[in-house]
Amino acid sequence: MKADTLRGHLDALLLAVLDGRKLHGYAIIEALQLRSDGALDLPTGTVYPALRRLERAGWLASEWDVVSGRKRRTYRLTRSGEQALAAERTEWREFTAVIGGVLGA
Amino acid sequence: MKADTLRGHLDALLLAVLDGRKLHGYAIIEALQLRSDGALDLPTGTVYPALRRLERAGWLASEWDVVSGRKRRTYRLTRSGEQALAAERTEWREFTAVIGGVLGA
DNA sequence: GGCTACACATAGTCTGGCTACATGTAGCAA
DNA sequence: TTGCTACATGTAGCCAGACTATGTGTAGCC
Repeated sequence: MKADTLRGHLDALLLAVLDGRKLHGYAIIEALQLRSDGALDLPTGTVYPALRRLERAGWLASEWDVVSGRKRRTYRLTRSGEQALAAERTEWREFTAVIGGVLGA
Repeated sequence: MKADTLRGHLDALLLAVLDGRKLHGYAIIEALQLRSDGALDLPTGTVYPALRRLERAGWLASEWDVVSGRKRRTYRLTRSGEQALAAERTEWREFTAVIGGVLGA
């Protein structure tokens, strides 16, 4: 996939992958790979700052836990994060309708 | 529509709107507004440089003409522009499948 | 002892659409 | 004749945001 196409959709992806479950950063990257059949291979330098940003925005909450000696910061959606996800999904539908409408014509 | 979502899709829009017809810059902006029901209102500072860039890439060709005293630079797709458009459409389908797959799950 | 996978983090870069501005014609209204 | 709006093209500079490169450290295998 071409670079930059992701612009503006990263938040939606991160929120979506945390919908209904708690994951830590590394697992989020793996989950996105899995769900996209390998198409999405986000670098850590993209994901970790984004997660911090979403937490600052109040859409995610995190807590540290230790699994077999390794520290993990586990993220989950907050209530307003769920609302944000719903909004992102709506925006995604609108976006694809608009662009797809122009491209498909 | 949120800013930056357009990133990486502008070329596809411009190529698509010129598919099968010749238009000048201003008319391209209007055509995109029309086709998107007003959702796409691209500033001239976005469109004109992009058109020049696509022409440098060999995907568009332009010529000046004068209509009622006003100069217009009219663009049309080149052969390789048509191929580029086809490639952009394929990429768009892949892109929406990937992101939509993650969001929809 | 070295390698790979796991796990987090940040500083700095770079792309590319956007803002703001500049220039000019045509036509209408006050 | 002055001003306004629509038409029409263009550039310089900004800035958001994803990416590159780099750093740190643990666990476990060979």
